[in-house]
Amino acid sequence: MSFWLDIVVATPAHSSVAGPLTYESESALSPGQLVRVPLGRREVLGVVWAVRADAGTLAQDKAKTVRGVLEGIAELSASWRALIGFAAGYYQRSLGEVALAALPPQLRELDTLQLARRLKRKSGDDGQTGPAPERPMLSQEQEAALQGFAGADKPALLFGATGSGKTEVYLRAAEEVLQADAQAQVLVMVPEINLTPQLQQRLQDRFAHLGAGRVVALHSGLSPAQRLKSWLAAHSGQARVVLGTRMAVLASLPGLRLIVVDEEHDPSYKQQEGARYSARDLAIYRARLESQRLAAQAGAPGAAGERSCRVLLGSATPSMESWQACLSGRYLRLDMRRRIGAAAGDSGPEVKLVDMGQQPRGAVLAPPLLQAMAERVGRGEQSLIFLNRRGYAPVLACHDCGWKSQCPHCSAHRVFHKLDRSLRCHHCGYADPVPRGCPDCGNVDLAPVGRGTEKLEEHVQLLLSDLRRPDGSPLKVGRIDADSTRGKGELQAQLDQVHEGQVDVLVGTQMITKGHDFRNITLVAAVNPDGSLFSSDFRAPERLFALLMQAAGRAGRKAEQGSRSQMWVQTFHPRHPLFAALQRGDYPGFADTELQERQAAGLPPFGHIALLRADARSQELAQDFLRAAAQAALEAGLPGGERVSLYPAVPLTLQRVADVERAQMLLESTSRPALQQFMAAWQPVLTELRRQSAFKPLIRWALDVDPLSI
DNA sequence: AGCACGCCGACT
DNA sequence: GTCGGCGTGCTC
Repeated sequence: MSFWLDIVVATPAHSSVAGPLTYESESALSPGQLVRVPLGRREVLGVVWAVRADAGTLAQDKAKTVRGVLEGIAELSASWRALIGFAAGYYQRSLGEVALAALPPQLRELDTLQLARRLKRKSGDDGQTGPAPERPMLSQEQEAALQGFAGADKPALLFGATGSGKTEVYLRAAEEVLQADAQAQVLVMVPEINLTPQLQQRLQDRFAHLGAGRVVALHSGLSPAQRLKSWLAAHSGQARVVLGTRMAVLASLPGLRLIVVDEEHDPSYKQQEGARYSARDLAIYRARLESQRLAAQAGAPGAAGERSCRVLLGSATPSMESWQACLSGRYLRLDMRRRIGAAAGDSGPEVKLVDMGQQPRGAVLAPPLLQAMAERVGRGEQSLIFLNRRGYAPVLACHDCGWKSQCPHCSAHRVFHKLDRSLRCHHCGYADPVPRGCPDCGNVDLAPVGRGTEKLEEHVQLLLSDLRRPDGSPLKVGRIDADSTRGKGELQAQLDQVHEGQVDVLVGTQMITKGHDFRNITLVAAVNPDGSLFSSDFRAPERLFALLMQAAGRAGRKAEQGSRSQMWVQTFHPRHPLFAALQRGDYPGFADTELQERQAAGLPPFGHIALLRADARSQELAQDFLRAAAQAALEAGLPGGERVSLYPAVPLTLQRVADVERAQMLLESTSRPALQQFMAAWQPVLTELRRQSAFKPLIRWALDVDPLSI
């Protein structure tokens, strides 16, 4: 007796073998089991997707036999498979790609024997529980938010200012869920790994009483062995709390009852290659799936309606998508506007706009700002200067002949790094020493144009060099960016220096605006944020607002300092509505204006968009492919096509990276289902088109559903 | 995506 | 004569 199975394996994104493959098995297996199967000349990991009656259209003798089962790992649940199926369909990727990407990489390498050995080495769960942890008192706002969340039956958005205590609300919500049900699991997502150490510690402390190994981390920074261990703990239900980055949304969590998405507006939740999913959006979908399953389990509808999976999004500057969902009533909004311990009416740092048109020409830092910084130094307080551009100068130029430090492989300039006297491309990494003279005309006077954090650091050092700290020692300027923190642990070491008060003025990129809680900083300045004011990227204003808000949040988190902290913004457009809203601390006002513009332009969250992207050695070929794709869609009369607009093929803003020419075509529709239907039908047409000899040299193509920028 | 096979140039 | 360059094609 043999059985036929549909098994999902890591098939490539665009090929004729995108779906599950049919295998034969000696024993009865069930959906969700992990197996090892032959594929070509290799043996690969697969997930049993369905049991079938026969080999179907496949000639029986072509089916190969399942080589082994990964014993000791429970089946992946139906709702996990449903989630993977949805993600693959929605983001237009193969099932295999999404399913296998959701499993720890080591699972692919280990054979059944090695895995059995690994599983035997069970982690040290002694089953011991401890006393309940100590918890801080809740503010009135926190209390109200928790009550609101408990009473709602839809996703909630915690709209909370920096320092208002969002984390404590997450912790309490998690506590409640974990207490109510001994099998319950909570997933807490954060945008980046460098934010996790503090939060992980807090989670561990709070849930230490549940026993060892109950809180695990899941992100790409873990070693393969650690990642496997965390994943298995989550899958077995042993881990009750999983703290992770976007990849964690696809982890197997059989007891999932709560998903927290911290800083839900953060762009890192959108995967930028491979399966380009949004972890925030999948979290919403996943919670709905789990709730449906729980409701079905409970039997009669309404009988045990208490059992569901909830989502709690949190942000001080929510995404337009989530904000609009609150306005339309799809999500519940929970407001926490006040910093913990702050007096009524204290809305955080005072925002000061500096009109750079009124300052001395060419001034990097406006005199009043310098004056304010000097005062802080005198009082022993710290300042933070934010500039989103690392290196010394973004361009090196020859004023005689017009030569510029163009990257030979990208349509971008190479950045001048003075510390190691190099020219470096921030896109492809191409670097070499600064030439002695102009490569074109020999002029030895090459001039840096514009400024980055290195130059700003030098500049601040020079301008404030006469200043002394209260104890008479000289002033110290620090710099934190991707260059100064290359080595492991360097970021933490530098942050520690700031915390210990060894640095008076800290210069840095957006790295320093995220999460770190600097107690003694009472002044934050954004030196040159104008760039994104008139950007062609429709999400640029939203991002700038979030970035400046976040930066402002670094100032005076200590409540008693909040009232005398300042956020300085240097701009040539002081009357821009974005800055006015920032000054009022008025996110809702900003969002209203922004949403009106989006609606008028048919952009998300009102219209739905996707991109067809193509990479080739020549821009012409990339665009030709896109145009042929549009033409083929038109000729085939694809379903949904009448409700989808296709825009002309255009080069990306950054047209060439590492000698690869990039082009894209925008798809837009007022109907999400129509857009979905259209793309699904287009997929095989595109695969076919790619096989034509004219498009053989194409490097790759991909669909990006719900892209962050266009 | 891997991983073959396959058909042309410089080495022991 | 072979080692190896990466073009082409297949994977139940």
